[in-house]
Amino acid sequence: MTTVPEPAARSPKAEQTRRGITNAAMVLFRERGYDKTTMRAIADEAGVSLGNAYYYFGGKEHLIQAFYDQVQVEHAAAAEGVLAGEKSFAPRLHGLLGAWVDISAPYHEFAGQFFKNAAEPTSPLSPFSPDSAPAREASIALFRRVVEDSDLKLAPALRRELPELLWLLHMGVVLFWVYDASPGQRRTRELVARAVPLVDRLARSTRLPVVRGVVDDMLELVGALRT
Amino acid sequence: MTTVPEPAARSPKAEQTRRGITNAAMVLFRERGYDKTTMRAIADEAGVSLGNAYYYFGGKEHLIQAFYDQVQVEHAAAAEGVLAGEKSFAPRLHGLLGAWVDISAPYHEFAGQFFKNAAEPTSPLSPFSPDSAPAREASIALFRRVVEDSDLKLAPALRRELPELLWLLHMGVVLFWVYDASPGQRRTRELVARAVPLVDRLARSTRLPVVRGVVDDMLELVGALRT
DNA sequence: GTCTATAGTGGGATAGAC
DNA sequence: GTCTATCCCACTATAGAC
Repeated sequence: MTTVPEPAARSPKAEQTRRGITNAAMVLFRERGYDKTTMRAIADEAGVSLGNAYYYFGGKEHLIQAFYDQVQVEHAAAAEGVLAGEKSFAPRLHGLLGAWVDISAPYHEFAGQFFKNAAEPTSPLSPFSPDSAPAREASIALFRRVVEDSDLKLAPALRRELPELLWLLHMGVVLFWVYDASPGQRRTRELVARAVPLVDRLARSTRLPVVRGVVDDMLELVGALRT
Repeated sequence: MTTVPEPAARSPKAEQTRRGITNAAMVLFRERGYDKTTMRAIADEAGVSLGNAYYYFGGKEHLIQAFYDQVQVEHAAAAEGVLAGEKSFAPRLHGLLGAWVDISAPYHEFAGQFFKNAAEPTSPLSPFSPDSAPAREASIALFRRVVEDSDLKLAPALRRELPELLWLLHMGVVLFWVYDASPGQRRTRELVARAVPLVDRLARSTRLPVVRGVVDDMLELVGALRT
């Protein structure tokens, strides 16, 4: 759910115009939803011509980037607070996943409207797309910090893969969140609250011989699929 | 990826018109892909007016139903062959999941184009939507047969939930498949080939105390989320 | 390089006559 | 149930002002 920022604008004036357009888009998206916000209305709200809006943004969906960027920046900031004091793995993971749900809550209603754009495999907005690589790496880095500075003792092979696996878990939570119609996304919070101890338990039991076989299989699986 | 058929038409004439439109849509979707097929072209190909096409189908995405129905019927038929002779759990599961990949292979390229419509939470095409309930149940029933007539010995609680969990696994495979750009969906087949023994191993190890704790947590999780 | 104004195309969706 | 006519809007094109 995160992507690359647009290339830096040349002049400060251009930067201001660009900001005006993204701001207008964010306001209108929240006011009327994605589908009912027209490019004309965005241009009007920003006080620029329609053509100018298209000069800065290739299309309507490019404006979704602004939302992604905002969420990602807030998530990274929130991560600081969470990861600074806590050393136990479970609370660290719960803090990071929960922070995302908190941050994204205001956008839940209209996020579903443009989720389909990100879902299209060929879309640059897909979290798996090359365009999203930098933001994806940044997000994975947060999960790497969750693992590395925690009290978890793991086999090196698993320790290497775990951050990416946790990011995949995060994507799963996002998917669930999009479909979650419960008030305040209660069910997503419950999912997080229950999934974290489960992951913690699984991760800690990897030293047992029985479990280790399963874990090795899983690592082989993800390794094979990455090729 | 499956949904409910449209309500039965009244007259035979209407039924014929409807068929003509769905046929035209299927032909053009495969020829040019979903996005490049216009409703006008579909109406032309079917020999009806644009307005008439909309009289029968609420929108372009409603025509995707025809594709879903086709795949589901083929999958159910293929399941017969797979489940008839085999009694071991792993080959049964592998057979069912593999059959879906085989059947869907011809549609892979253009399936990605309209996947986004199914991904939208409010869409009736979503596999989790109420509209999809009958087809979803039919699909889960296939996985129930995979479990019930197999050699698996399981705790009753798990045995009750496993079919739905396997259907979720199936949805995961579908999701992976949509994003899989490898030739012949090689990676999806590899995912299936490696995930099945893993699931088999996990299911069979549920008698061990360590694993049982994890399984109980998982069952509690899905139970809590269903509410 | 930044921006406006205007005109136009294409295609999804609808209204209303028959 | 079927058509024709129309609307709406994303998006493009262009010509030119600063």
